[in-house]
Amino acid sequence: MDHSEKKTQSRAESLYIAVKDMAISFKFKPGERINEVDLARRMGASRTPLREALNRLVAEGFLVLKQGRGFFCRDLKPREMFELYQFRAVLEVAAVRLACEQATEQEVAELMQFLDETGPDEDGQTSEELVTLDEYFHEKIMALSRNMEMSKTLENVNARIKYFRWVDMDSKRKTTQKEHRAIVEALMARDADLAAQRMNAHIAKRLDQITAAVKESYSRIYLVT
Amino acid sequence: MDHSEKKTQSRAESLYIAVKDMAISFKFKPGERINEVDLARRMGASRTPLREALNRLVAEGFLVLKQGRGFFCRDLKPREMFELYQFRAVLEVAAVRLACEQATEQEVAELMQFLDETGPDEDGQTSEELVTLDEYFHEKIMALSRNMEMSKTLENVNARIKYFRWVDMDSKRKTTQKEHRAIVEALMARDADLAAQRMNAHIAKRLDQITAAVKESYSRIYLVT
DNA sequence: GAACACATAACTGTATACAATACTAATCAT
DNA sequence: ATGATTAGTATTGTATACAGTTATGTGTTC
Repeated sequence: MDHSEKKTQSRAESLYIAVKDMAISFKFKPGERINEVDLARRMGASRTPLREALNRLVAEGFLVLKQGRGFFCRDLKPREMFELYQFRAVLEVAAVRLACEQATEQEVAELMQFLDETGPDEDGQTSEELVTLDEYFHEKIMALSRNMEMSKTLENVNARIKYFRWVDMDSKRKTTQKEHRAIVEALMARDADLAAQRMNAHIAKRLDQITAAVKESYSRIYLVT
Repeated sequence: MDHSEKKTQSRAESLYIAVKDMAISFKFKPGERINEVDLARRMGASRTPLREALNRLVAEGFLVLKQGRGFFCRDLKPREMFELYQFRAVLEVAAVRLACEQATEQEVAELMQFLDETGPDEDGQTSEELVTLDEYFHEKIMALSRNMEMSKTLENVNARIKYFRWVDMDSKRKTTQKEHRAIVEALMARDADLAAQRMNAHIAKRLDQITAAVKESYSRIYLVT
């Protein structure tokens, strides 16, 4: 019973995935120019499919294309990160409101169960793993809103602030979990206003720490391991 | 004193603009396959820059890329249009809330003046022109929110539902204008809740007419002029 | 007449070659 | 030294060629 359609993805597609990953984790430094021949050789492909992948990443905001000068990594500016964070809050607040109308009892129960299983007890996890867990929760909420378009956009926004979210994730585990719980409880009660308010507080809490977090991100990026 | 930097845009860039325009106005039929050699010849370019433009349009949701089968026009399904419309409402409601905090007195005054100048008197305009005017108003509001990321996304969402918005724009001019006015008045009073509520009502009004409007869009698309 | 198989044509995906532009560095003038 | 100028190099942007896949049409069988 194997429905895994292997699809034999094209070179351009796998390049897209790989390079996107590099962009997310700032393997390219902010503002850095990307040498096509170099990167193509390292990825074991030709420039044509690579450039197609790079173009997609430009459209998604991971890279910038400057006329005649090639592709560059996006900047890491506090202002942009602030806007993305604000955007994220807007999307998630809207999502949890819609989820209050759309989600089935079972789905909400499953979400609560997920929180139980990943409780605050086991905190031997890396910052990366915590972000992944956190992202999973938020994307699950978004899925309950039944709006694919908003889902896709949130996924993109999250990817663009992912690196940056690593920073302040340590040590916040227990609070996060508690807040997630409170959100799902409001969701269970179908109290859209309460859920929205809690979600907003949960995300907006960090808005004013952004400048500091961006600075810390820089050190992570330029620190040679 | 001519600061117009002509930038001599690349072939890929101009192709992107031209093909995007075609996609917005459904010059490609929903689900239709796009023949690269054909289109490249018609646009007077080679396939390489064309494919780069097409890849960007895939990332932006105007086209779909199917493995080994090429590029296709996006579908025009009621469900997707509904989601985009819902998304638009979310973005604009958030924008008007932020605008209440961020906009200067002068900016709000200018917006009101814009409404005065394009008043309900001159209704000898085409449906297209009305949509453009309507879009301008809404994008102006978004600009006042001071969030470029949300702005860009709204622009994308608007472009994808633009064709579809033509449909019910006729004859609604006076109501639209009145509602826009009411929104700006709430904005002037810095009443975020009222502004948000009015904006939401203004957009959500049409959510239930979408299936009908999509049907009408089909007839527009397939009607040979 | 319908369904299948096969051959042919058309088209996509990728590599490579070339032209135009931007960058680098060395030279010269101040 | 410092700044401008220019020759040379590296790199991007585009065209073209080719390989592999998908679509098409014909013929054959039932």
